[in-house]
Amino acid sequence: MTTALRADAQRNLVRVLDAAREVFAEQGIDAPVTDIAERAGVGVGTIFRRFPTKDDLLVAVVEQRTVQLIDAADAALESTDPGAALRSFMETAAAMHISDVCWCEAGSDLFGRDGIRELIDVLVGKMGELLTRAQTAGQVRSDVRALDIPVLLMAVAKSGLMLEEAVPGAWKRYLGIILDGLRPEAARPLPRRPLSRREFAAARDGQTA
Amino acid sequence: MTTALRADAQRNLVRVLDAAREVFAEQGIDAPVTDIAERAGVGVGTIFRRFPTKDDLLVAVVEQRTVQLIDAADAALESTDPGAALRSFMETAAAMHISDVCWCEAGSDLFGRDGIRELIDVLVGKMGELLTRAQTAGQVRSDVRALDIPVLLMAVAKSGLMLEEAVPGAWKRYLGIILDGLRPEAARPLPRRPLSRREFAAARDGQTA
DNA sequence: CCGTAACCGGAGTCCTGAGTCCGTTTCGTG
DNA sequence: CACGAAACGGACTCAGGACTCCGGTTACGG
Repeated sequence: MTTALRADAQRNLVRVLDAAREVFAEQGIDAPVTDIAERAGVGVGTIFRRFPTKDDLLVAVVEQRTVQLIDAADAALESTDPGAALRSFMETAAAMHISDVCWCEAGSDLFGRDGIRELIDVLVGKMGELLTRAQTAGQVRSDVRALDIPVLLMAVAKSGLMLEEAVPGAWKRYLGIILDGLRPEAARPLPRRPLSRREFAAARDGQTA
Repeated sequence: MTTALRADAQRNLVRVLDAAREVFAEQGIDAPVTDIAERAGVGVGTIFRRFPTKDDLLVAVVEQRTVQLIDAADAALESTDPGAALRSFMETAAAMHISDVCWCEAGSDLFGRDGIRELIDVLVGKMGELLTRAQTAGQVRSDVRALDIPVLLMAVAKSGLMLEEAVPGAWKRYLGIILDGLRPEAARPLPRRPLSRREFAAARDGQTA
């Protein structure tokens, strides 16, 4: 069992991943594998040899994107202004969401996968840190929780995507409204208790409880 | 050219529409037509005779749902408390969105269709009336516009749907945050000018400008 | 009660897209 | 350079789902 890939195989692997990232980002999860093969300048056989299933390819791509989001959170954690840090992270993250149709279409089938599940948890942890700091600085209402952040980002992204082609950047307006909804002085208590860790995990993994 | 349907045909038409509404609401736009035929207790031929295309069936179903939303808006317009009217309409409308996967998956391919486009305009008009009243009463910030309401509802619905199976009703929490974002005293001006009528129409109809 | 036109059901067709297979080509080592 | 192993490509197979077609059935006017 050799672990080193032949030079051409290595080259093609990179090409395939790049092409998959682009095509899935543009066309979404239902993009046909042949499109990816074509963009990579490769036969479909080459793709399926490395990724036995289209789904495996999707997992690889989504993993990459999750890591990018984690990096963005880390970058925001460098900031010394906690309120601005959270806001700028959410803007960056939303932009990343919007530029990746596939990410916005992903559900428990992907987010619950073995390699990804753990990355999501790391990401949510960083979001929680950003949030807590902003709350401690009195910049954000205290009744929101870390688990609310990914949901709100998805809300901006999924609705923003409907407009994006016709009105690029429109999502920033709606992120603005949501950020205003996170201000410290709440008009009235939120109508539902926060998501528990268990509930979030169930949604992420596609279970019913 | 007879306009009156035979009795059994009429009966089946109703069954088909009911089944389609249910199946599309549960499974979304990609539900196979055979599922609808089965639920209606009818052969697929019977469906395609009345609706030459699955798409035609979808249009009929989405039209119905749009009318229901218009009715909900009308009901809210009866209220004497403008702020509560807008809030309760948004809650009702969001619940209707959430209970209909197909509606949440619909895009310009459906919303831009001839019969539906006009209904959407009527609906947005009513939303505008609810909003204006709430703004006049000083209950809602003045820089939001009628066209923002459907977008925000879609934001709640699309993100809420991700959670709905595992955590029913979670969407209410996020609607709450958004409603707080609509309070009169804005923290900072919204980062993007409102959607123009032209921009909204382009997004609704799937054009690029 | 009969005749016929409208209607019904679902097996069959066609198409799209995932995943396989194998003859051909390329890499890299002796 | 030669040769075996690894990798390649894309025609092929297979499954699922939209839509068709026609032999059988049902409604309803006379």
